[in-house]
Amino acid sequence: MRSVAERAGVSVATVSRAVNHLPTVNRKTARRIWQAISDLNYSPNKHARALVNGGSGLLGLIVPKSPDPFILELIHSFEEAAFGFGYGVLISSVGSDPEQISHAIRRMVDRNAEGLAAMIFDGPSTIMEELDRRSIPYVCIDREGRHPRGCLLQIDYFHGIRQGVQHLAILGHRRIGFASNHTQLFSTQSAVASFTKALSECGMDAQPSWIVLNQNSQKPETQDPETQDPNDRAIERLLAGKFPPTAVICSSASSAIQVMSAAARVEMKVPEDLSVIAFGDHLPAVHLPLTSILISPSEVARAAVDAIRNHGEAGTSPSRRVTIRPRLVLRSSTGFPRGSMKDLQPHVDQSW
Amino acid sequence: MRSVAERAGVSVATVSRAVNHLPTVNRKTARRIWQAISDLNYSPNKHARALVNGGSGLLGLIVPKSPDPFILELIHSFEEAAFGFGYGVLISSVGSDPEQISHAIRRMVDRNAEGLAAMIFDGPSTIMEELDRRSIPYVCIDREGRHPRGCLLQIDYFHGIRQGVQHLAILGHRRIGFASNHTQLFSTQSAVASFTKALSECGMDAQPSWIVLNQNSQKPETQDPETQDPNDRAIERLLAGKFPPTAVICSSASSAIQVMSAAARVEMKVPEDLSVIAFGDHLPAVHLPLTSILISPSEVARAAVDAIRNHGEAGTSPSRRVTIRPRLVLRSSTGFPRGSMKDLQPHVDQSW
DNA sequence: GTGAAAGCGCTAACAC
DNA sequence: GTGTTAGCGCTTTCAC
Repeated sequence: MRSVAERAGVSVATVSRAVNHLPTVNRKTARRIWQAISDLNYSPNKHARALVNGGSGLLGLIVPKSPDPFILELIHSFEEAAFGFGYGVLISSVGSDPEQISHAIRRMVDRNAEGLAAMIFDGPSTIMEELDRRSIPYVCIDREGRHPRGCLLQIDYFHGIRQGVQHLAILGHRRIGFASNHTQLFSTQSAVASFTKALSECGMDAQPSWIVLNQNSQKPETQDPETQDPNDRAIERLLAGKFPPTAVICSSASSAIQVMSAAARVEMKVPEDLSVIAFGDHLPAVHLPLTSILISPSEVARAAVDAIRNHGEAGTSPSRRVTIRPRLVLRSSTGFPRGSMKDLQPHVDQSW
Repeated sequence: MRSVAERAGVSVATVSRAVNHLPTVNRKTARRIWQAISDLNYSPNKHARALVNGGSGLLGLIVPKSPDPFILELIHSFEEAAFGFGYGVLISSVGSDPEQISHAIRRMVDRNAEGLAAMIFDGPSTIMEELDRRSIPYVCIDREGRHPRGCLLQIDYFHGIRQGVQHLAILGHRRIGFASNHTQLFSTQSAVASFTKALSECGMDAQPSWIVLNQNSQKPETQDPETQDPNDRAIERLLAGKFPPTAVICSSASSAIQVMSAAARVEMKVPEDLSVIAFGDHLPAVHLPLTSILISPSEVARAAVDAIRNHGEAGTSPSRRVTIRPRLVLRSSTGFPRGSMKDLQPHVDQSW
């Protein structure tokens, strides 16, 4: 910086003003300074800057250690949004061990992150307390409770599930089931509650035997695909039973895959014999192609960055909760139930 | 820090020494200081530290903006390895636009990253020059050339492809094809060359008509699954021809999916009528389940972090190239060709 | 073994 | 409109 000052024949203070675009700099001087800057390929030292005016220009992003492409897109969108406001992104991916999460938070706080986004769906509730203790704006996803310094991003599961149920109802389905193999991407109880509520809205009752929940929830990465999962058997029994559902809503893409392979084993075709909707959109869903209820990663990412930015801003009193609405994307795993309007085909969304 | 010093009844200099574990600190004094530190929940300001001794404790990680779960695992492993050495990770995900990449690099250099890992497979070659210009240790993946400051991580495609070819040869396949739909995950020419070489090692000749390369390479995220891809038609024609291959090696999981759906359309069963091997391991591969040639993301990540760390170390003259060997993981998309040893089944690797 | 003081690169308050 | 100066939190000589 000093060399820039010398080269432009001014003092470092003026250089600082020019760099920060303060209006109190003479046009000609400014031009000389910028010339010197580019000549010397100078760029200001962020650390010195951070030291003097507090902020580091860094945002922390904590994501679950999970093979879900949703996370990948979230990372990308977050970084993009953060960069748009001049922030850098410090990343950390964690398992569900509370201590690990706590460490990750501490590392980011230690690096003077100006905000933290904890995009972990299934982590322990202690995160929030941890975050509240530190004085740093933060945003959490898919959590309950009231929190002084944080903003909550809530997924409107009901909205999403309802879209799925209504789509099926309109197609003519009256026997709709629900399957979940793990609680990874959202709390299963919330989804089930939404499911029964949406069902009753459409004048249907949830049949308990059509709701297949896996108790021994396993993470996909530790799940051996060759092993016969007990959940698989349960689904197979349900479909092979004498009064099977004609459609199933699944809590995740991997759950949907389970259902579809169970269907294949009992000689049911999708969507002719069984319509399947997945909540969430892992890569396989695009290829299968699976009708899904999606949470937009970029929407989540932008909301997160916005929430962090709004936190500190004087004058604004931002709502401490932001609701994200999943949307239904029609692909070709849903159709009319057997026997009704065979020749009609539902509209398939080509825009995705 | 000053308050810690006061509380411990020493000067800031001594606190600094204690924090940095310098041996010239009295045991008792040190204990008092650490006590004060934990009482006050003090942690040193990284920026001040970075300001005075140059290093920032930050590593930059640049990844392609791509929905590939490989990248996700790479990010996780990189962060883990970096954290193991006390580094924080600055992330940026970029498209293939050279300018965007150049910006990302600049941002990280501006933040005083102590090293940079550019984990982009298909980016422009200008990255290397860009990186060479800045004086910062870096590591690039899957690239050619000699570079003063950088380390190259090379994927041994030949090793991987050879394993696939040999596996097929041992099963009894003599008519082996190759398909690629895009060059995203590795340079197609290198793969094709490896393919023909491995084939001739096994005493087979590469039949040009069995090598299907898509010229109009499209990124998966922009590819509409409903559209009939010209590549799809080419594969279909190949399989429906009078002299089809009995096995196909695909340059990516998505290419393998193309091949498998083409096979389904011409009523060929996998693996009975057609064995399929994918290079790379997108999520679908685990579910299908697809025999694949894998690059271990954690191996790549660790190699990258090691390369960066070794760069500066005095006394060591680290090799400027590290070779990563893909390994073959057997799942159930490969089998004996029709008519030979029908009743035998290949061993399927359950350990994955 | 410990303290005082200089200085890392920058910004902001204050003079001119 | 621009220069001077103090100080952000830390490390590191150099005395003691």
